[in-house]
Amino acid sequence: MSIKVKLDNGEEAVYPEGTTCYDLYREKTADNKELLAVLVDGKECDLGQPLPDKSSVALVGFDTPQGADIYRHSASHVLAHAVKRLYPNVKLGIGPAIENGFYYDFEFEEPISSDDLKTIEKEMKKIVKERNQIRRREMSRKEALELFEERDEPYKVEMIKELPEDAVISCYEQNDFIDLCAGPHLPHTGMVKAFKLTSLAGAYWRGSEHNPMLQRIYGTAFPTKERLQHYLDMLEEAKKRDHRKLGRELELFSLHEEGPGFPFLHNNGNVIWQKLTDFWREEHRRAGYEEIKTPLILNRTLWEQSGHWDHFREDMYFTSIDEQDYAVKPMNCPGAMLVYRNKMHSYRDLPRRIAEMGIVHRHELSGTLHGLMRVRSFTQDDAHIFMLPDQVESEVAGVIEMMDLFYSVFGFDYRVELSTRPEKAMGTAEMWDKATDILEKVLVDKNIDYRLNEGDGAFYGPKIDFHLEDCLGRSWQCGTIQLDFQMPEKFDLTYIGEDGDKHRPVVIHRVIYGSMERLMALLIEHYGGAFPTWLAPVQVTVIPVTDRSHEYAGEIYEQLRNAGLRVTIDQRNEKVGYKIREAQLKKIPYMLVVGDKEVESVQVAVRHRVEGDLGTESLETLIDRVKKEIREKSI
RNA sequence: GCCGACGUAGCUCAAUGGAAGAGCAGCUGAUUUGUAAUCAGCAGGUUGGGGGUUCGAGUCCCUUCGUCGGCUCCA
Repeated sequence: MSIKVKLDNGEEAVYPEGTTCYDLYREKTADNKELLAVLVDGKECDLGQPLPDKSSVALVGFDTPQGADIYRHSASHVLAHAVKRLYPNVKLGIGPAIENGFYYDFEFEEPISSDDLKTIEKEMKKIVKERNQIRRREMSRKEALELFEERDEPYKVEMIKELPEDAVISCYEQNDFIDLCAGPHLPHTGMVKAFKLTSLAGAYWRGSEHNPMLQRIYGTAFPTKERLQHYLDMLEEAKKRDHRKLGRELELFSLHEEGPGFPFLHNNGNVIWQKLTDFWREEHRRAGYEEIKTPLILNRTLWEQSGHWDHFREDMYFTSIDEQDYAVKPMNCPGAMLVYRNKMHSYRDLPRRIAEMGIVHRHELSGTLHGLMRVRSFTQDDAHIFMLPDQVESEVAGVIEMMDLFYSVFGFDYRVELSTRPEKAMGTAEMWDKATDILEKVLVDKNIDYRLNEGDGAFYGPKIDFHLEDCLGRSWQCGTIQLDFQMPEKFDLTYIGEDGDKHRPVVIHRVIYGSMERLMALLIEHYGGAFPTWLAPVQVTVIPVTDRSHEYAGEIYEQLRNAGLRVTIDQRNEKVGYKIREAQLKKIPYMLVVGDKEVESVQVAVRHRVEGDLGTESLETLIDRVKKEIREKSI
């Protein structure tokens, strides 16, 4: 008798009856060293079990979608195993695979420090050497509870109790270690070839600050030492793009103890800022926006009316003027509401798109501050669109298109999220559902992939968020479109409809850059400090070879300035190589070397920061080239 | 805010509890230089702040501020 199985490459294979998963696995690993696991009908098979007839079998390598996760998940078990051996009384939390690695949460009797990671790594290596078979065990809820109660694992017990009624409860066992886990896993611990524990951090149990804080050990694992090293090298390389480092080196901005979370923008950074806002104004004008500016400090009554007093107070700064309470604005919306309400509106006036580069202050928790990415004072490229209910879809769609236009110019990849009603929310469930449905419909109609973020909306409405990644792959929210049926009520906003009656407009709040500060940080990291010419603080630098050519170099410099370019001249008493090195480090796009030859031929020798020596050409040609690059915003 | 770590010259980093140093940057001078670092000299510090232990503290302890990595939160 024989059985038929279908392999994931479409092949059908015939095996003698009684062939086990492990037999199949061994046969396949003979010609595929990186093979990690065998899945039968989408589930990991118990290795000793015979293959069922007519099953479909998937061979999982490290580079398949599940592969890395299985591999790193097993690595996290090896970590937990090692920790349990070294600290028998440690309580286990959870230990999943994550992008590029894994972590495991523990409650230690005495907190460990990062020095202890080395000892733990050593113990992990032992466990790998032991090649412990990893076995799956399914059990009843009662058995599982008894097992983990006996082993004194309160967090595991809590998890089991909260598993759904019909859940299959499985554990994975390797030697003297056992963990509650859905799996799947590698066949044995010896397969975890190359790993490294990378950091130690605190993490609240189940992510809630009301729960105890556990210690989380982060690590990463790869199938070979080379790939691990390659990854670690990449991380090192990525750190060179860190905007905090480049911001200092390129004199873009600075941060000071005197104002934690309140960044200082220097001239170079400010040039970039100005160019970003110029571009922004031009596109908003084109898209039919008006632009306003509202005060930083406004009376308490306004914040009570807007709901911020009740919903956002802990994040706000306060002051008092003439014995009255005032607040520094944490958002621009109430100001925009007052502007709208300042006159009567006809339905013919709508949509009214009111933009504002608004500076807001928020008292963020000290531990969350992060360079320019997360600050306490930032400028939002805000806009509020006041519209008729039936204009919502097209306006949201218009904003999404604008979002894509801006991000494309910078060459950003982005991820979209839809966030729904939070716990602390204003308004009825019906209103929320209606608003959420509209946003969802636009995303679906535009065929945009998005992730649902339950309960993550603003207190006044659901939102679509746009996320960008920093140099280390951490994701930051930039653009957001927030639908709001609340503010119009709170501020009693109206328009006169076709029927001559007063009606309620709908409002969307939206930002595209998000905050200028965060955008700057992301751009710095995205370009590694080498800004495209249209944004570069200095676009061209003139490098005279000797002081014989200073006069000619000075003329070149003046002509470039007159052409509207941002240009410097390096007349220091240094060698050409030295000046070029410095210009390269400053990441100036164009270097013009002028010596006796150029004076003679009335030309410039052009060097590009990436392409190197481009040879000589006339200044006019060079200016045309640079201007074209600026006009086209070439990356 | 919470957990862990770290704060020494503008920057990157040294210094068993026993005389605060180096490289780069800066300044001065020499050198007139051709596509990523010319040479020499000079100057640069209440070792984040405050308190304590000690004959003696950059080093050990407490406290405070800031920064970093996370958690939570969020543009």
